[in-house]
Amino acid sequence: MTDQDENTLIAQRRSKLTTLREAGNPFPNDFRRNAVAGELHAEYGDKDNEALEASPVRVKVAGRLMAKRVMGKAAFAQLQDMSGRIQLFLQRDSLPDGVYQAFKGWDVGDIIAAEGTIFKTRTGELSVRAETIRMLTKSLRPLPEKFHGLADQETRYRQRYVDLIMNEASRTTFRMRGRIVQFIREYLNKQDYLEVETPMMQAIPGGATARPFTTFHNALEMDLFLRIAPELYLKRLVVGGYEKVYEINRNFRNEGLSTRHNPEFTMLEFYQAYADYHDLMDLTEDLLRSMAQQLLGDTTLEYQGSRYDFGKPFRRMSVRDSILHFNPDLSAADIDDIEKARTVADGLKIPLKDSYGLGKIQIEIFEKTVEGRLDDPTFITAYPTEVSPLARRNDNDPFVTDRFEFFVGGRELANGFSELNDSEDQAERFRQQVEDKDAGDLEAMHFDADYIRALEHGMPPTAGEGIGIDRLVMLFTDSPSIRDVLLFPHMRPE
RNA sequence: GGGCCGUUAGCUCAAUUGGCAGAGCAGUGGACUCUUAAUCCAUUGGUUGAAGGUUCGAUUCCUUCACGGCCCA
Repeated sequence: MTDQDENTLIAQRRSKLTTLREAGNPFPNDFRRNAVAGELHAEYGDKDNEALEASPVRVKVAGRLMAKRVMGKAAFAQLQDMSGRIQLFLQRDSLPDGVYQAFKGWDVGDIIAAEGTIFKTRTGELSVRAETIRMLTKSLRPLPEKFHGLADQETRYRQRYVDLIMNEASRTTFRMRGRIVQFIREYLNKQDYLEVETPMMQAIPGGATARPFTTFHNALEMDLFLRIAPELYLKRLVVGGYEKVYEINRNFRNEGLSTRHNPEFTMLEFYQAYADYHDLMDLTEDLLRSMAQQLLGDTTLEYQGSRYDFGKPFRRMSVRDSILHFNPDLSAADIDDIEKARTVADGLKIPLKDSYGLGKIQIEIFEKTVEGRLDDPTFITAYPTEVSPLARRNDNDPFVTDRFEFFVGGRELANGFSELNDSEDQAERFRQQVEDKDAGDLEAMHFDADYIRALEHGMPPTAGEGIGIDRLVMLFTDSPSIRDVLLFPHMRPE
């Protein structure tokens, strides 16, 4: 912060602070409140003034001064705390000498405390008739204009504290984010899942195809990678005997920013032994349905003008079928043969590499022509083995895996599969990934020998899944950008 | 990375063909003992994102850059 954003408004407040300093410590921390606005409204909002005056209730409240309406010898003020707002009614002659005069010099934005009794004004607004008020923290910077609030997107992201002070919608979004995460924890804990934490700094970044951030450990003199996924560690825990585990934490991927991508994002990953991908689709469906019901009070939710129904069974369709469904001009023969599939991809102006096999080409066609059109909640299944190096092959068709991704509103929200627990197949898949990496694929996986060693001890048949928390929160809060659901989204320096 | 749009007072926004940079809120001073964006009177406040160019004169036109938004890859 430079001196350049100092201005006369700040200077005036600084000078007020100086005056406060001369009168004593202007940052006291000896006030203890015994009520918050939301509880007062909940408890006394229904009562009329006669009832309130008949048995006076004394309260101590504190918060940010958000509005000040002075009318001669009486004034109203709005106090905002974590639970909402409560009005204060101040009368010069009901306050200690000089206090009212001091109050008139306080600014919107100051943190103040008040003690008094609850009553209702003539217009019926629940208020505190203040008998004492105190300044707890002087605010030096003016808040945005009271009516329009803070509208500038950039400032809302860069100075989230101002956004949170000014915008109730923003406060609601992040409260909902907390409730969603809490709901997931309760849901999984109830089913005997164990919450665990696995390394965020990894010697071998694994569990996804993505470019990692690198860092350096001085004492060990070695490169480390911020994890792109916790997957391989969580499955080591399944080998170890924790048959139901989950982790909710940050992943880091060194790629571009968009309304759907932030370099660090939050992922739920969970693994369950003696289950397959069908079980997880069922679980996902139930989880989202009950989450919507409990947190939104409805199994239908609105996102950016469209309605999505989580109440009815989610559609399930294979990658191959979905391509044919959304491309009626294509026949099975067009996408089952690599040369023909290449021709189709060329026609769609999809850039292909020579190394791409049929599975990769199919996925490119899928992403280009299908993904964005999967509006209603849909599970897409049977992903090609070529693009699913950690997933179990389908027993009847080894070209594909027992894997699904979940889409709603054209966006991928989850990815799950029956886990590959054949260590020899896994080793072979890693070798293929290393070949791709050597051929220049920056996102291809490393060979993780310790993970193979773990599998060689035997991992029970298992299914696992990842759910993108940020995108889920976007959906549940009708937020158009991932930045709206990240308290401090990544921004270029000012 | 490409295209389009934006950046003006602390905030929200105006500014005619290129001709004195404005309003509301906030602030400051005053009036006012039930307000709700309180009201009324008066009033302060600007490196128009940055640098350069064209011009007698640039918020306005041109170039480059920075940051952001939306769309595309």
